[in-house]
Amino acid sequence: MSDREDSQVRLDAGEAEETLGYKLRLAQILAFRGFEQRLTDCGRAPRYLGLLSVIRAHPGQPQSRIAEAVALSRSSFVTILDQLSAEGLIERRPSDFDRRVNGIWLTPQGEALVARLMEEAQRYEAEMTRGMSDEEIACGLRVLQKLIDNLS
Amino acid sequence: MSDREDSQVRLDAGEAEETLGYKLRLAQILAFRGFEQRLTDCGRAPRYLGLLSVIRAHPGQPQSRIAEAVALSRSSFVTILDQLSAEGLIERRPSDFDRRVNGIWLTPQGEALVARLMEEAQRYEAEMTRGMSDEEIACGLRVLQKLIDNLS
DNA sequence: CTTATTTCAGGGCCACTGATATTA
DNA sequence: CTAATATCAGTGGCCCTGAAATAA
Repeated sequence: MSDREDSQVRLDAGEAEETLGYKLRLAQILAFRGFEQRLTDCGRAPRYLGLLSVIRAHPGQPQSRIAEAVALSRSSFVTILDQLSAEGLIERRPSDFDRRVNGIWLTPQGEALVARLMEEAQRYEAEMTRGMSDEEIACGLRVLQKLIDNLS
Repeated sequence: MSDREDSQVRLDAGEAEETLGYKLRLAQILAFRGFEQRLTDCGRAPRYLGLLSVIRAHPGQPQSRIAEAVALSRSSFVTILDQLSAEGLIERRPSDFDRRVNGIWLTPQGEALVARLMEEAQRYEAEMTRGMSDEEIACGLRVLQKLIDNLS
């Protein structure tokens, strides 16, 4: 029975099953979806938590640099900042040194929400990595970082 | 100078930098984008290579099972199959056993294109993993698989 | 004048929800 | 009658390209 095609487990991807590309995509879709689904009452912050975390770590940086950090085009980024701004999480402040640029800052509300969501994220991370050793997790992080470096 | 904020490197994500969730997303976006950009003349196949690889490994399975394997809803899947079918890569054949279900098969053209793209994917994979040991890559695959299992 | 930053207009793609037809 | 499979209609989100405005 164990080789019946109609068993319960997810169908594998054959040859692609051994590639990082395939697993990367599937893992990311599942991870992102699961995280958002448990936080339906927080507006757009869960979706853009990574971005908000960049802003938090580098307050006052120009839009373009932050967009680049999360691999978004500058123009796409405008709309996203409009939304986050409308929700009171971030604000644009014109730079004193170069009047073309807007520095991006978290508002106090943004700071508070990001802090709370980062705690959620740590809990979620613990669920995702259930059954993995610390070495394994560290290795996973290292591999992903090297992928990012090689692809940048 | 090395601690200036306006250096050339990608801004880090602060606290989120240590999470699999953040790196997973960034790596996946970069990987997917890069792969598609080098294959602009192959229609939708590069985007759906993972899916096509599932079909290839499990010819004749019903739509719903394949959709599930790549974490898509059944109804979203209809449109995608319409497109792949219009490009002559797959075909639906009614099942002999259950007239509700369509079995999905690669056409000969689909088979040929998927074979070619899988070679491309292996080359791309080699570029992405440049500078990593075999152990590291294997560990990355294992971590991603465990993430997928935990999130399913 | 050329370059850099942000913004805007328009469009394309993608995947979803919910309802429907068909069959088991 | 109830459940499962595929489909369809309608919707909304996301991100891009290319052009414009402002400033260095």
